[in-house]
Amino acid sequence: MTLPADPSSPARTGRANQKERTRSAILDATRELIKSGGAVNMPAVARAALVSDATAYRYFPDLLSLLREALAGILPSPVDALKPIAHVGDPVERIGYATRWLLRSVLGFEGAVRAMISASITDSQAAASRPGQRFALIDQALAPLNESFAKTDPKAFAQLKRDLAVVVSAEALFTLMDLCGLTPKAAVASAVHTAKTLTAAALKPAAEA
Amino acid sequence: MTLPADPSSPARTGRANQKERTRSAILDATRELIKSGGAVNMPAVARAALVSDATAYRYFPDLLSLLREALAGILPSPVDALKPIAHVGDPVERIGYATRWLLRSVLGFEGAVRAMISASITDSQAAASRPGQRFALIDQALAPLNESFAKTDPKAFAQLKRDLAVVVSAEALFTLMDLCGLTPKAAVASAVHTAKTLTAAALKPAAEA
DNA sequence: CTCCTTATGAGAGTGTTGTCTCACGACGAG
DNA sequence: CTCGTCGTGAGACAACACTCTCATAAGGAG
Repeated sequence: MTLPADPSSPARTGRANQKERTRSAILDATRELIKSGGAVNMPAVARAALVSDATAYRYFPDLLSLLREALAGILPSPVDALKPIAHVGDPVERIGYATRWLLRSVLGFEGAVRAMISASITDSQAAASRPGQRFALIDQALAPLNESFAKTDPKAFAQLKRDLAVVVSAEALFTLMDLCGLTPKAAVASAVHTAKTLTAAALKPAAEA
Repeated sequence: MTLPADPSSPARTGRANQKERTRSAILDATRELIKSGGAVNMPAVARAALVSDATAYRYFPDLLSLLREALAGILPSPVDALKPIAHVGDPVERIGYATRWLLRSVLGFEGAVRAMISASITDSQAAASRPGQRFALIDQALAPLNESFAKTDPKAFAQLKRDLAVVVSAEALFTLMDLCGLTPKAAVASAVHTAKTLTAAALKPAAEA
C-alpha cells in the first residue's frame, strides 16, 4: 500500500519503522474508507486500521489533518492531470479542461471532500491547510499567459486567478448541485462554462472600447 | 421582540399562545447569540432562552433549521436591499451592488453563516432548505433583463444565473478569505468584480464575432 | 536473554448533536 | 374547582471529536 517515504535514511533511529507502519496503516485505512464511500470518522478509521482511537489521534491531531493527507495522496497531481493538454496553448480551453478534471475527481471522493469542507469552514485558520489543488491547477492552466498577459497587466491576472479560485472549486460544485439542484454532470458543465467565460473575459476586455 | 405571526386567528385554540411564546423565546435567544458573535449551539441557545435542551429540539429538530429560521428573520429582504438602486437600469451595476450588499451582511453574521454551511454541506438534502437569499437577489438585480436578454436567449440567461449563484455567495466569500488569504474588504471587492465580469460577459458576447 | 525505552491500548472525561422516556405541573375545559 | 391534556424539564442514551492518564507490551540495545 503506502510505502515509507524513504525506508533507508530516517528509519535508522529507534522504532521509526514501527511508527512508519502505524502511520501508513491509518492513512491506508482512511483511503479505503474514502474510496468505499462510507462515513469517514476517527473511530471508523481506527477500527479499520486495527489501531486504537488514541493512537490515531497521536498521529493526526484531528480528523481534518487526516483527511487532508489522505486526500492529498489519492488525488493525482495537477501536473499529471494537465499532461493531455500540454500542447494546447489556449488558456480558455486549458481552464475548461482543468475545471472539468478537478470537479470530476472531487465527485469521486465527494463524501470525504464534503467532510473536509464542513470541518474547515468553521475555522478560517484550518482552511488554509487544505490541499491546494485548485491553485496549482489554475497556475498550470494559465501558464501560457506567464510571459504575456501576466506581465502586461499583473493586477488583472491576479484578479483572474481569484475569480477562478471561486469557481474551480468543490464549493462551487456543491453549490450548483445542492442549491441549484443540478445533476453532478450538469453542475460540472456549468462550472466549466463559468470558468471559461471568466478567462475569456479577462483576455478580451477590448469589447468595451 | 419577535411577534406572533398572527396573534388573532390561530391563537384561539388551546395553549397556542404558550407555544408561540416559547418558540419566539428560542428564536430571539438565537438571534441574540448570533448578533453577539458568540458560539451558537443548542445548549447555549436553550440556556439563553431559559428553556431546556429537549424543548429547543422539540421546536427545531436540529441546529440547522434553527439557524435557518433565525437568520432568515435577521437578514433584510433582498427587495429592500436593492431599493437604493431601483432607478439604475444597468444589470452590471445592479449585480455589483447586490453582491456587495449580500457579502457585507454575511460578514455581519459570519459565525452563524459558517455554522450553517458547515452543517448543511455534509447533507445535500439539508442544503436545499437554506435561506434562498442569493437567488432572490440575483433575480432582482437582473430584473431589467427580463424582457430583453432573458427572452432572446433564455439558455444563456439561465447560465448567467448559475454563474452568479456560485459567486454571489457566502461560500465564495469564505474561499477568498480563508484560502486566498484576502481581508474581508478585499474579498468582497474581488467577488463584486467577478460578478460584474460575468454579467458583462453574458451581455456582450459579440466580442468574438 | 535481560532491561528499558516507548509505542500502544484502554478507559475516563468533556463538549457537541441528537433521540427517547417519564414524571411534573400548568393551563384550559367542563 | 376539579379533571385531564399537553407543554415542559430532567435525565439516560448513543455517536462523534477530542484530551488525558496510566498500565501494558512490543521493540531495540546491551
